[in-house]
Amino acid sequence: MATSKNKLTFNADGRIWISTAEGKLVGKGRIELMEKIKQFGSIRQAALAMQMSYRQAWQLIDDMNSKAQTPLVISNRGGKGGGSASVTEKGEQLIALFHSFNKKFQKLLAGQNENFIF
Amino acid sequence: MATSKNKLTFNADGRIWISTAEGKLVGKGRIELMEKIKQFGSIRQAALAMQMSYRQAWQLIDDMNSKAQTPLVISNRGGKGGGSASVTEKGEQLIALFHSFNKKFQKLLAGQNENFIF
DNA sequence: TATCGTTATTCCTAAACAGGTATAACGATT
DNA sequence: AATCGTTATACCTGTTTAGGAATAACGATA
Repeated sequence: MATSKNKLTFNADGRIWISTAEGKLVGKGRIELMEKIKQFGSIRQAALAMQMSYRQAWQLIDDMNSKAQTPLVISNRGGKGGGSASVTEKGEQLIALFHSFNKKFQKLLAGQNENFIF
Repeated sequence: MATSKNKLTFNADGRIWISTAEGKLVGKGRIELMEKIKQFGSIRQAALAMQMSYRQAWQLIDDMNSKAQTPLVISNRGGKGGGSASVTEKGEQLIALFHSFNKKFQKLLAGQNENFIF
């Protein structure tokens, strides 16, 4: 077909997130951060893995937790290992919800690009 | 049903745009700007209608035109009325494409929110 | 009670951004 | 050649943002 040879100069793009009444709650980055926290049990290690400063990671979590009515990540300081962090059940639900949402969105983007032939 | 009484505390949100290899080309704001230019035939009047400075409007258009391989908005200075601006055929196509894309996206958002009951 | 690695928080600075103001350039019309 | 409203562009400055550095707080463990 002729159109398939055309170069795709434009493409559909976008970003999605989940909000509360107080604004953005979680997007791609924060979801990934939560997943790393789940993996490592540590905010610092999660930040390190994402090449992000501990300070920034902590701010993101603090913001998330204050916007959600329920803590999404909980943490303790002191004790064995110096401290720890983990993702709550609500946090896990949010992760799953975001992935489901995002999957649909990615499909929309891919499908839309088929129309972008000029 | 019981779930319908639940308060929706989280909601799906996002932004979409059309990109070129050089990055974001047009989103909601630039599309609206093009539509105002089409309506008024003037960058200044379009900016005014959007409560945006002429300077910003001009910069957005300049950026758009330089990223797209074809001008999307053309303008002339001097002459009757002091000058004028109009949207090209390619610009019109882009407007239509964005609206089509956006319509699907809004449907996705609305549908997704039905899942947001905790 | 000393150690350890982490959590929690403050402070400071450099870079990026936003946006107003001013002014030159322009060409049809008179 | 004077006028007009617009396009085009440069400059300047206050604000916001980004992110490093430093340090206190903590509690299990040895």
